[in-house]
Amino acid sequence: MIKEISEKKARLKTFMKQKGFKSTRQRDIIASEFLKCEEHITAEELYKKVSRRNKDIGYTTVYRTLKLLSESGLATERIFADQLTRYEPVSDDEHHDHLICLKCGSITEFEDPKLERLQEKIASEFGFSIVDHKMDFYGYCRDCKK
Amino acid sequence: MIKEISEKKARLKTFMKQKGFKSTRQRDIIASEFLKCEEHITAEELYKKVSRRNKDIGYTTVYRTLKLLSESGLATERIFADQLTRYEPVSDDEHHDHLICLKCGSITEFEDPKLERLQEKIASEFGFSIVDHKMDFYGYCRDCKK
DNA sequence: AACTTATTGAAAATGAATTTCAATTTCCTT
DNA sequence: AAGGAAATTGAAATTCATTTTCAATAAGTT
Repeated sequence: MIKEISEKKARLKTFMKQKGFKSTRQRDIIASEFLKCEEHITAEELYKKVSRRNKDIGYTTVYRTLKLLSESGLATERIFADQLTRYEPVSDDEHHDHLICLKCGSITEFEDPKLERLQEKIASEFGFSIVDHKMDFYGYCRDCKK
Repeated sequence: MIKEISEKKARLKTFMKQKGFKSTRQRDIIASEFLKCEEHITAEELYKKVSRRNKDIGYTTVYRTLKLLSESGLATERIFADQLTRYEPVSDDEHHDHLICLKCGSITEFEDPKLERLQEKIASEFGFSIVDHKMDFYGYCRDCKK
């Protein structure tokens, strides 16, 4: 179970050592900031957060660190309907499914074991083996429905 | 039941008249070519098909006609993992679900009533009302699994 | 400390999507 | 059928996120 940020950062450090990447102040700051926020964040948004306190860190480094986090398995990239790439910290209980409100833009994650099972069943009917999946609902959330 | 291309084209004509759009030779050619191919096509791909026989039709017009078809409800835009916008003719039995092969790139559509029902059920648990949904499986198809 | 290699960040490049604009075409009115 | 307002066209330019380049800097090894 990887729950703690410090644990994730340790995992990142291990990954970097394995791959011969160097650990730097910038990467440390960016990774911390990213792992702190449990939302779907764009490179742009993370850059703004990071640069608030660290004006010397450039957008490119944030972008590259997000790629690094993805490669190390600590983040996943997702593209929603607005064409922007968002990054999300990976948790053990993986959420792949989203309710996206067309009015307020809120993204709610959910997971449903029944859905997962049904997905596997459908895929196997087509002789298809699933590596990953995306399931996004677009509509109106409880508050915006009114 | 809208099955025939001619029926769809009639629908487009009605839509255009309603909206005050003009029907042109270019739009007619592009729409015909689009409705013919029952696949997920990018603006670029459609442009190539169209310009093979009609060298005077530009990319921009193809792009704009696809937007028009989307607005009129005859096409839907979809973005898959490769970040490209693809267009798909809308049929009555709407397919929203895809099996995307990571090796050969083939896109297989499917529909499952059980899945649809489960989706509605899950959404309602969150007080969410669905307008549209995307369900994409990424993995390996029967042929590429080997 | 010296050295090899990776990293940084500004700027440039890329590439798809979108807009601009002058020339052309459509289609409504007479 | 001709005139004229308004939409359309297509090449080129623009936008905007993403990605690459490159010279300067920093990390980590010996």
